[in-house]
Amino acid sequence: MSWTDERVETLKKMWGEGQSASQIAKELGGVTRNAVIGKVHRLGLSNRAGGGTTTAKAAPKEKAKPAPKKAAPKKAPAKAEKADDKPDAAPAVKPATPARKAIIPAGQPLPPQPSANEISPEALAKVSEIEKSAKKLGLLELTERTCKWPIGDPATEDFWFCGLPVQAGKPYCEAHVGVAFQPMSSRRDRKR
DNA sequence: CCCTGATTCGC
DNA sequence: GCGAATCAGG
Repeated sequence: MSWTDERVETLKKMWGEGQSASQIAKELGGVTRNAVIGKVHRLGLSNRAGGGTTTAKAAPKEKAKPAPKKAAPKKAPAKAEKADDKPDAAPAVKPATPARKAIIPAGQPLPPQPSANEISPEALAKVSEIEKSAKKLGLLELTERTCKWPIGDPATEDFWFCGLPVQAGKPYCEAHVGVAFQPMSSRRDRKR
């Protein structure tokens, strides 16, 4: 498969929408997420335009490619070259006068814009949603990477654990993390 | 283990 | 230009 105009367009679109590389790859078909990421970089739209949202890591600092343990036949860089030495820093802070290029054509379907949150009803809805497809794992079935969100009444037989795959080191799946970690709320109106 | 994107480098 | 292999992290 080659990167036809259409495919590139789809890539741009999806990437712009915040889709993950793997999802894009899956959508396009015939390419791996690596290919997608590689293309993204080549296209120069590595960061999700806007203001550096999402994963803003990958600090362009010196890439420490430390001692290849094994003779590393593949990698033979040893490029100790860096004539131009700038104090680094390169603070890409507030774009005072950016307006470089405004994305978002016209009818963009609302980019995911997380902001204040107080148990979004969506989160709850999401939970109900996923609970239907929960694996209903028993306590013994739980592993490090299964959602440990309890469902049902522990005092009855109708009790099980979500069991869906968790994503990062979290104890719950994406959906449950949403409702589990509530920033702050209940504190409020404890009026008396 | 699952996933994410980032980078490198042979092709 | 391409993307697998690798890296780095949640």
